[in-house]
Amino acid sequence: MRRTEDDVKFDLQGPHPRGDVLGQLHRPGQVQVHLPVAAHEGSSRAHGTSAHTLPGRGGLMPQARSATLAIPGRSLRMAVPASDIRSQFMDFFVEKAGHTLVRSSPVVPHDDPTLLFTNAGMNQFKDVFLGRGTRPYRRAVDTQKCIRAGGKHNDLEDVGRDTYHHTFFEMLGNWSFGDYFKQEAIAWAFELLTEVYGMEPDRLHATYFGGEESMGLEPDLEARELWLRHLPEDRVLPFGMKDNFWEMGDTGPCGPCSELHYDRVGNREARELVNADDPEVIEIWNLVFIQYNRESASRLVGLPARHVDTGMGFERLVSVLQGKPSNYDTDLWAPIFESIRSTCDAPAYGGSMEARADIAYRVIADHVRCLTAAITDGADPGSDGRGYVLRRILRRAVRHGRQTFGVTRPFLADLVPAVAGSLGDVFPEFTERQASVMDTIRAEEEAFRRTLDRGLELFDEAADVARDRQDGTIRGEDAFKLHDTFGFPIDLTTVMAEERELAVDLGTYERLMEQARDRSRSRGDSDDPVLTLPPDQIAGLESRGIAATDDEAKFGAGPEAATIGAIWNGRELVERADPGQRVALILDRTPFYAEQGGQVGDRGRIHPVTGEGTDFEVEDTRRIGPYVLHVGSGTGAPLQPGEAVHCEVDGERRRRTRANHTATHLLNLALRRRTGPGSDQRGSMVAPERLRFDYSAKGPLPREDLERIEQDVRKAIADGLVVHTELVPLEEARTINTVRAVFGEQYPDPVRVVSIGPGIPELLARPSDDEWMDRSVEFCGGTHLAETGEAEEFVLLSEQGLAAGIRRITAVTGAEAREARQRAAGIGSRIEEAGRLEGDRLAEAVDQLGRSLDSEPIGATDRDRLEALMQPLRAAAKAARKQARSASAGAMVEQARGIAEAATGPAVVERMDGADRDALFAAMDAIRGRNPDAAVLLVSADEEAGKVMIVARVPESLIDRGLKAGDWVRAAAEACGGRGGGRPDSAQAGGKDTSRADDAVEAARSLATRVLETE
RNA sequence: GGGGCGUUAGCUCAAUUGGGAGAGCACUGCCUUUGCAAGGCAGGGGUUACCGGUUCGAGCCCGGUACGCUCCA
Repeated sequence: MRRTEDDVKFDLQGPHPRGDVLGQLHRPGQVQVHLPVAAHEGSSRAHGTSAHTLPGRGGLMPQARSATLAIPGRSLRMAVPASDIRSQFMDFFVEKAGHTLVRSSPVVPHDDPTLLFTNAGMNQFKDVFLGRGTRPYRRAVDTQKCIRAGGKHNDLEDVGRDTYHHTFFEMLGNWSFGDYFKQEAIAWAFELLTEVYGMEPDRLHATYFGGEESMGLEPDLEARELWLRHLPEDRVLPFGMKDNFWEMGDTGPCGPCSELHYDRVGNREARELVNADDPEVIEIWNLVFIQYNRESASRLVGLPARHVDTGMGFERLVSVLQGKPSNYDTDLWAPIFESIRSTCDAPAYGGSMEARADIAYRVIADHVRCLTAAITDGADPGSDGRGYVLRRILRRAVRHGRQTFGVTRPFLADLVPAVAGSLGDVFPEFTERQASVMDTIRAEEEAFRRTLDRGLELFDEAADVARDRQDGTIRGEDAFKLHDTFGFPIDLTTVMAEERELAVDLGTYERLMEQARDRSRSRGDSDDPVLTLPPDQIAGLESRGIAATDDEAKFGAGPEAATIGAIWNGRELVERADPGQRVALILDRTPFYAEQGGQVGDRGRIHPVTGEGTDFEVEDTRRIGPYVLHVGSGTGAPLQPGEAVHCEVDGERRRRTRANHTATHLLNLALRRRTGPGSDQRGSMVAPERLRFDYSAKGPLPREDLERIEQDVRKAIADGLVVHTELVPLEEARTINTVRAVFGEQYPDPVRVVSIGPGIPELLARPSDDEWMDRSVEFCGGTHLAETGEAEEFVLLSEQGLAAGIRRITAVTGAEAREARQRAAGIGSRIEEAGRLEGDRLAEAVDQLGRSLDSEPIGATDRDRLEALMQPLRAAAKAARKQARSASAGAMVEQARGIAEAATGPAVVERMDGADRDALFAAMDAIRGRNPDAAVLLVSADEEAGKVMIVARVPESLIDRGLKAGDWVRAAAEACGGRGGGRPDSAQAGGKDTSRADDAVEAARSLATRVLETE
């Protein structure tokens, strides 16, 4: 429906009746407005209060409401608040086209290790497009939180310099999973933009895929025809692979896409500017039509189930609809800018692309949004991976605040409430976790300040060096060290140098950076290739009709018959596995548990049902996509695909793993009892020999808590509670009030519920009963004991910090736990015995006990207790050692006095056995005190150690006469099989032959005599 | 995953080519001083992160481990 006849332009004077006009005037005193009457009429039927609206939003279609306020017969395009634009999108697809409103997935993709951050709307539906997962709906609409920083899509460097790059943004999308296709997608897109949002159709351009002969791809004429129903021929334009063909990867689902571009200027011929990087003609919506599966570089196959995947950048859409030249000029940013202004005491935002202050505004606002989103969803700034990306983002923001606005105290955290305020109604988690997000950001700002301070010292030194040199240039080596060791970005170094009117040797810096990159690249060894399966191989297996591995039998773990489907050697799929060759077997079904949810993969044996002598030893089991890889090697005859085999899981290993997994659940519950809801599980590792449990916490657990937690778990084991497992529909399972799902984790539906104690029907009958709060109920796909008593014993080995805010507990069960307690008891009685010793023997025993306590695995609470017992012993040992030393030194000094009395001549050389080095020096000082002008050399033989120690000092006057201490001790040492040296005034040496200690004395005397008499 | 740097007294940090582990602050005692961030003298406090190696001798050199910082992917 065209509606141009309704458009009227008029001057608007004075405040607008709604009072919340956000629009920017195109010309002073004039606002360009038009009213989509048709949209109003169309939507007034379709919209009403809806259960599908986003949390916190009630009414719908405020634009339609505002339209009724407009003067009849005139159109009015006013600045609609961003939140209305968002909900109009949702409502349109929910009401008009029966879509299900889906929540944004977390911005940290916990279930996709290949992805640093969620960077597109399709991420959460990837499994559907790959054919591995399903959803209970076929049409979906959402706004997805996205971060593009640090990964393949990296917009970090562009933020602030232009009007439209963001590290964090929202992507609006509507989705069809094997349901509607191009016709509906295109019609709705056009209708929404022009009739609901009221864009002028004259400003819209559509692109479609123009085909690619070399790839055997036809032009997407279907899309072209559909667009021609809405737009004239000169604004429906073909483009090539780069712009209009979408692929997920080298293989997999793909298809042509069709984009809508908007001309911000209007009333002109703009087709030449489409896809030409013109800031006035911009892509606003991308509609992807997934209709092929790419099996190889040259082979495309049509998909039976065709999907639609669309994405519209929300911030950009808002800028268009609010008539703003920049995304940052919209009401999405205004509250954040205001918060920056007041927090940093900054001048008002001016919107300039060049002014440093305005760039800083944009960078800080963007980055604090990104940090808030990422930290809310469970990421933390750190030193690798996505944590490192966040750290860099935070530092950039802090730096802009410091350099541009002169803010030296932590300030970023104080901006978080503004972000939560502007987005908290769409993403309630922003508000819920605001306090802890602020804590995290503030702590990281503090840490950065410390790093800066350390780096500043080095910078000052480097600047001094630069000034001393003629050219006033900071050396590239210094700039590199600042960057590499202190994390000073090069642009910071440059700015600081400029402030001091110095330059930086960037050439050398770049060269060193390149060398550093090479160094860290060259050593990179890849993962074990047999343990993983590249996506193209998965596609290859699927196209060959190899069925997904059925691993239902894994919970039974009994022996199973199966058939080999394929054999993977790390490079290619092969037709036989020779003895000794390390390969992965893919079976049609398996009792082996593949590594998942922190529980390690099974080991065991696989052998042919018929043939004897072939024994395939499984060393690890992994799940890659739909397949389970049994990695290992065989002896005897080769194995081939199609062969019938017998699978035997290593039962003892599995039994110990089950005990540790059940204990992990008990530990989780005990921890929550002790620390309250503040400690979220952040990961776990369950192996046969031990278990690890990571959780978020402010600080270390006090010893009493640790003891209490250990006791709780032991009690649960002693109680012999039954462990129940059952598949339950996800929605129903979530209602059980004790369930603590791992933060940000996506769960399958139905989900497997593991309950220790109460039966699952009992839980579901009264899901909100408070009694369950004190029971362990978790969503878990792992293997468990039938009854907690089988774990036998439980010992907490350690509790330690892993990263800021994250702590790790390690523990053991069964035999390992019993052994740990026995070891602790053993050390305990040794400590008791040591308490009765004295002197050297006490010191010796304390040393040994200290080493035992450090190295032997014993329980954390036992360790604490034993350390406390050790404390007085350590003190006693130290005192004994010290007393022995000073007694020895005292005796030596006594003896030395006698020597000093008897000394004649300029050089004193004596033997004093039984002295350690300190005593020897004390003796020497005693002699020198009486004879200040004499040179002294002392020899001490230690029969026990088989060593001779020689020390000497020579006064200035005798050095002048040619007696150098270094030469002197060397002569003495060589006489008893050793070497030595030192300064002319002071030297030490040692010999190895104690029986020749007297020879050393002789040698020293004769050298002294010779040197001093030849004068 | 790989590289660089670091770890010394309770705290902040020194320690020339490998040659007797230090300073300031804090602590204890005494003296001086009527008071507040005062002064003087004396003293206590160290497994130089841990394990191993080289050496006559290691805080320092080499290898490994732990922890922290940092860069690259």
